Amino acid sequence: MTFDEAVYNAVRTIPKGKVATYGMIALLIGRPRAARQVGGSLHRNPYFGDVPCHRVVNREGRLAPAFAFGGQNVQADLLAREGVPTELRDGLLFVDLNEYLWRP
DNA sequence: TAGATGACTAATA
DNA sequence: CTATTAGCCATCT
Repeated sequence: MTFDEAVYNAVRTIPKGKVATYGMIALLIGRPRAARQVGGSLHRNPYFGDVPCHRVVNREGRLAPAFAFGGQNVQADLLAREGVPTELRDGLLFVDLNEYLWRP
């Protein structure tokens, strides 16, 4: 089990219509302090259609920079299709964590 | 092998 | 309130 595999596995468990934070994923894979590497793994290996990396946001509910997804419009569309509205503020996409944060 | 890097977070100033 | 500093730890150079 590599770090990357653990990350992808955890991200796949995020239910449709919800989002999770990097810190939460790190905790799920047994590396509570490796939130950065969670993002790093997704950055290196974004298997679109397999790992829903658009459901992973930072602690503020802000999504990753647009370039990481090939365009923020793509990302916003993916979330919108799952029933997760995004708020565009100052060029950055935000999700309402109080409503859409995944709570196991 | 060592040092720099970053899709993060929390704690200070 | 915003801005800066400091830990974090798997990759990359």
